[in-house]
Amino acid sequence: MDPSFEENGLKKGPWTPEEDEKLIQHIQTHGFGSWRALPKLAGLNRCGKSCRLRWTNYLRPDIKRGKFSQEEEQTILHLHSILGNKWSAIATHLPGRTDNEIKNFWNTHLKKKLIQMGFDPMTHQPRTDLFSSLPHLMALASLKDQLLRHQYPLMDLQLLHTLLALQSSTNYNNIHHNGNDVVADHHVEMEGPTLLYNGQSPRSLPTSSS
DNA sequence: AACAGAGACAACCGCCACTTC
DNA sequence: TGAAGTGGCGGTTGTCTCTGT
Repeated sequence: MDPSFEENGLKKGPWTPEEDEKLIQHIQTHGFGSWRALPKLAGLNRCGKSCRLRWTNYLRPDIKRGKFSQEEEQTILHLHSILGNKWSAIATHLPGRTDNEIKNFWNTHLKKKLIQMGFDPMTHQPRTDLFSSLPHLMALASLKDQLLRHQYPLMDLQLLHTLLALQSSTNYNNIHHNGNDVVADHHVEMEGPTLLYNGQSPRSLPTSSS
């Protein structure tokens, strides 16, 4: 049994250019009717749901394709902090972008970025669990410790700048060794998402457009 | 050159809300 | 009033491409 066909004989999986052309032609000629009835009328061996999804997420003429701009990224972050995973609601504020596209962009880029910066991607608040940041903190503490012990008398200013930027991008503003322990004091002044939304790009982390 | 793993994104699935009868 | 049909939404999976070994 070909896995690209359902038990009822309808095709599933990636669309071919020929199928796309049939769908576009049908909609341009007849407009929208019942999605359920459309496949038969258009000569497509697909279910109506599959046709609707293909049109709304890919074939619609007003869809904007390509990378998300910095402005779009900021808009998504802002709206997500207010609306949560309401992708269709977020999409209404981004002309030409589909909810599916925004959802994918969030899951593959923005969520990871927030986590890397020490923010909880669901609440947009700084993460308070030390263990989630521990590897990052260990590395920072080790680097800072070595610098403070003057192992680099001709300290590279660029390196120092990077260290400070890294430290300030975490939730902890004072990372140091205390005997064998790593101590990280929480940065209590950092308020929620303002770091992200005040128009400044995150320090020390590359943006998606770079 | 071949393979494995990771990343990106298109597509599917299941559920829910709304409409119609 | 409730059952059936339909469309829309969000979560998840599948597939393709890229990159490193």
